[in-house]
Amino acid sequence: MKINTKIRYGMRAMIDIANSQNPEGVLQKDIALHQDISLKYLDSIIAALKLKGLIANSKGKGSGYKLTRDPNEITVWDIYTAFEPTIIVDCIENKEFCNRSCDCKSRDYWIEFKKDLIELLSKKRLSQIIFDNNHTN
Amino acid sequence: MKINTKIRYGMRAMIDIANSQNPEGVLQKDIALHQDISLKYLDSIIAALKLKGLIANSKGKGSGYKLTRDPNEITVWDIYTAFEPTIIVDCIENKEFCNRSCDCKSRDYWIEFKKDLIELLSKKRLSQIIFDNNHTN
DNA sequence: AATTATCCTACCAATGTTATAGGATTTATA
DNA sequence: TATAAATCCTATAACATTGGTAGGATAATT
Repeated sequence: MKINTKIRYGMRAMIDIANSQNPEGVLQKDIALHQDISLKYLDSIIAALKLKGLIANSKGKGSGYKLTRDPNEITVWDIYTAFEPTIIVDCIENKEFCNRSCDCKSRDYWIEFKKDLIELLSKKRLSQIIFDNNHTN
Repeated sequence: MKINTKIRYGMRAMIDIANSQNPEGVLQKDIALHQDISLKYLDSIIAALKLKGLIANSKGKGSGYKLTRDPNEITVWDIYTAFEPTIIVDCIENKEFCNRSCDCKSRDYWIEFKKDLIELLSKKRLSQIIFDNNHTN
């Protein structure tokens, strides 16, 4: 299991946008600058977050990104699924994948595990991540 | 995030061994047969479980595999780490990976997430997986 | 019209996944 | 003591995923 670069960068982009004081939003190139991510690579990150409907902007010159909802209404699972639609356990995903799936204790476990993991990711909100201060106390 | 084939096969091999009534243990080739996994590929699965100390056998002809501990003392995390030593979030693994790590809310979150996930995998025991009967009630 | 900034498509090197193949080694037993 | 059973060990390889780069098209502001 690995949390990949897109998801981690996506999280940082979301935090960056959420933290912005500017009512006009944040420019992609400024996120790239703040977060030290290549503008071109950030292209695909932003596109995914936008497609998922977590952020929005207007087009053309001067278009800053803003969150579409309150940070309290955005979970880590929301951000995660902007990049990966699900948590992958091949034998769960397609029933035909394995012909013993109708009676497989292992598969039963993975189904339960996946549910628990999604719950774990869903309970944490962007607002909590932003306001947690672990370093000053 | 993905649960890969080795981990899934490893789990099934462990269940197979745990379920065996034979006091001599289970032959690798029989696990391959029961679980429909190629004998050769199973080689590497068994090797990893053995290296981790979860199963043991004697050498040569007639050497069946047995668990080294009670199924109640074996967690999913034990099995998981036979194949992957950790859950990977690159920016956590090496501190030098990212020079903003000393003040990164995102990184703070992933550290917490990883801890929670290991806890989730650690609380489930092989005995529970074997004895859960989800299909008959 | 020029500029800013995103949007879109294609490409690519490195790595990880999922195996297969061939033979060496070890030990029980006939 | 052969011989067969069974694992142990090393190499190879096709394929998919990851983590980007590159170039230009498009849209809106000034």
